[in-house]
Amino acid sequence: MTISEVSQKYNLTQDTIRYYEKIGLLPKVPRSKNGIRNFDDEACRWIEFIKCMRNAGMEIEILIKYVDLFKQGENTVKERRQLLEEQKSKLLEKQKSINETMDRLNYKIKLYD
Amino acid sequence: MTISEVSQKYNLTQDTIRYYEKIGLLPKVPRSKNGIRNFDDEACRWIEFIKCMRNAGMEIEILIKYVDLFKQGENTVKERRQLLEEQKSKLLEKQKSINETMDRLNYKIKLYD
DNA sequence: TATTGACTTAGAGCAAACTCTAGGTGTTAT
DNA sequence: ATAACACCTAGAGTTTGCTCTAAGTCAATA
Repeated sequence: MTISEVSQKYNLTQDTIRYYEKIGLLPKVPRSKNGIRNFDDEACRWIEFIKCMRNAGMEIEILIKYVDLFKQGENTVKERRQLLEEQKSKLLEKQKSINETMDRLNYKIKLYD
Repeated sequence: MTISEVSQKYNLTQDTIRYYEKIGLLPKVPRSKNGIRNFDDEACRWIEFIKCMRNAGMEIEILIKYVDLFKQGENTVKERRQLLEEQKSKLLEKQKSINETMDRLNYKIKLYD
């Protein structure tokens, strides 16, 4: 797949995708001989994963670290698992914040009726 | 209450509190004769409200608009209500995103076991 | 009385995450 | 063959939301 196809499929700009690769968030997108990116299934799965994590507000720096550990191979499995656990508890915190805000919003909206 | 007390109570820096007032996020903090802020109950409730909304990721610009409508008085009640409804649906979206990411994280963590 | 400390302001600086610009290459359509 | 188009890069610019700096006022304390 070309970058424009991937861009449409995942609703990310081409600039964003190139940026993600440049900073090491996206590992090894294969290229055709003339240097043009040719996204295979693995590259697409990475994009989907990153998009999902970013949608939940996970920091790019953390994701870069995860990708980095992944690149280092099997001996980083434990570290990767821990990273994900940490992010999970951050997400739980975020959920809590949002729930509080939800309650408050619902209360306020009720008052306006 | 002085700004340092409010800062401690709500765990916001003094700079942030002053910034919020400067940009119109925080309405009318009363001042003593020499110009020093003297937070009353209403100012504190605003701070708490803003902090709660910001914790959930609500944009400052939106909150400024809300405060602005509030300042304009009772004839903006309908508009304020609508603004809150809009933010509520944004929060619902965010909850959905986070839930998706949660599922994915849990799945991945399970794989690492 | 002098200095310490809490407050004030305007405005500059900073970090994160893009987003845009300029200039270049390579393939395809007329 | 020349123009159009999709791609490429490096690097500058933008937005959001603070955070810091410099310079000043005022009250209290050594």
